[in-house]
Amino acid sequence: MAWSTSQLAELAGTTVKAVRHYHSLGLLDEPERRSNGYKQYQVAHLIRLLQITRLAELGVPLAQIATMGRADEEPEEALRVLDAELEASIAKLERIRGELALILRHRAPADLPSRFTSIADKLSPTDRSIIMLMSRVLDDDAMEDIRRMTEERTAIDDEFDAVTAETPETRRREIAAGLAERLTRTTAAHPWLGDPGSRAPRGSAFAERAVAAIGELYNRAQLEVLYRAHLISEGDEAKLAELDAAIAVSRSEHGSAEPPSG
Amino acid sequence: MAWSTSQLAELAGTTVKAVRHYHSLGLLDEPERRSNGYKQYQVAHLIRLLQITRLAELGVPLAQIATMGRADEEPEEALRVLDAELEASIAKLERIRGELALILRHRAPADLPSRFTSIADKLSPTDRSIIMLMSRVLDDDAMEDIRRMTEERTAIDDEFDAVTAETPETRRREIAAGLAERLTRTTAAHPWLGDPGSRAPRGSAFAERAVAAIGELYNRAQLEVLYRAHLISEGDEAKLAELDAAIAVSRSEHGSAEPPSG
DNA sequence: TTGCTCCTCACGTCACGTGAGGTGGC
DNA sequence: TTGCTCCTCACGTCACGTGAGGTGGC
Repeated sequence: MAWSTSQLAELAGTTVKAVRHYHSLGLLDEPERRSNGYKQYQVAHLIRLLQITRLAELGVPLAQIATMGRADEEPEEALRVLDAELEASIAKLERIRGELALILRHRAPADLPSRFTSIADKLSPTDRSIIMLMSRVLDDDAMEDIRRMTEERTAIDDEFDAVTAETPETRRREIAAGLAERLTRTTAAHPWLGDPGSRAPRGSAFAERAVAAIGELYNRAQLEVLYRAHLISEGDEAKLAELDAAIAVSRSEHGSAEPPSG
Repeated sequence: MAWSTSQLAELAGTTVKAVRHYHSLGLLDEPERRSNGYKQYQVAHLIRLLQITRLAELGVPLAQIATMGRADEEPEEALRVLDAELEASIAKLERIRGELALILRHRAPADLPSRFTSIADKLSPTDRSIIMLMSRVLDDDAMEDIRRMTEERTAIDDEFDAVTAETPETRRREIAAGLAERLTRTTAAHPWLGDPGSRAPRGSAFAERAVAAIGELYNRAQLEVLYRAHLISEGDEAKLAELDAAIAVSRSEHGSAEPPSG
């Protein structure tokens, strides 16, 4: 009328290793042994083991099963806490499933913030990087503005993406003009674009450094185009003249344009 | 235009230790260092870190994030597998919540199989132990039969629970008669009670040993009463006479009854 | 000088699982 | 003798967290 460790484990629907683990934690008493050292479990051990596995299945931590002691009365409060944790876990998993469903439906990259999943096919890799970065420093409303702006992506964006060191100066100026025109419109519609720090819950210093860091995602020619677009939009004729002069000098020296400083 | 480890971690919504962990796994390249050994992270590191944390949040194991490589295209299949796992996890957690709700509603002990939660207040500690044990060796239908039998608990059960070595012989016989009467009825209604091995999905040997082990949960006086009830129910006059003789001998020797052998 | 930040080990957490290496039972 | 079971360490898993002990920056 005694069971071996493996028989006990099978009866309780668990494993030999789990039983030994409960012994090592002091959750389950070790039984008498036969002369050869084999353990001999009695009914009381099985009942206790079933208590342990049941509570463990419900999600009670083993340490808590130990402190709950061997009293038959379970602290109701502990179960309520457990239930609240389960509720939170389920909510979290369901939120994740919702995001996965969106990603799968749009065949979108998984790393994009979910707000942008549905327009993932309109985004260049650089766009995606910028969005990932900005979503960490700007607030929700700002990101919603950015999403709407991104949706209006037009041919000029593709042209800008294609700009390299080989793009001729006249082409660069055309693209800069196109971008400047849109920049003027969007800045009017969303004034915070001129002061991104104002939309940064984590602090404006963080946001401004992050915005500045976007520069690293573009090549020198693209930065020149962006800078020119910025100056055109601001109507800064003096800086535009400086830029032209710098380009002229640089071209005569290396045959390529220097990036704007600052 | 570079971030420290803690700045990078804050930007990505994670911890310094997690960032270092990703370095140690080779998930995230280590950046250049300043002359004092401090790490200097660039935008590319932040973007990569954001990819890692996003995928990790979705539940992708870090090892898989590594093999998915740094390609922008996520293997759709992996995400479908993930979704199926999440679905299974949610189903499991909801099942557990259902059981917790029952336990809390009936203020029942958590270790009882959920089928018995609603009648927990009718069960003695020994009943609970027997139910926990039997639910591991008998099939679903058998346990449902047991539940119905348990619901019909009457005064005779309380009387039986109270039997000890001090219970006089005449009282024991009364209780045995009462139990025998019911035993006859329930065995007629549920013939498998005469052959529990037939309802044991895990094998009849397991079930029969478990049923036999129930004996350990009763005291000697109770075992005598149960044995007598069994003999009465079976109409085994010869064994009843043997039992009476054994009790007479035992009483003249120690003043208490021996338990039945076998 | 003080408090704060950064660095690198080394070990801990949680609930076991996976061998390694050896012995007993039939 | 062979295959199966049982035993006890010791270490591994997973995704980091927690110190310990030391240095740099202002």
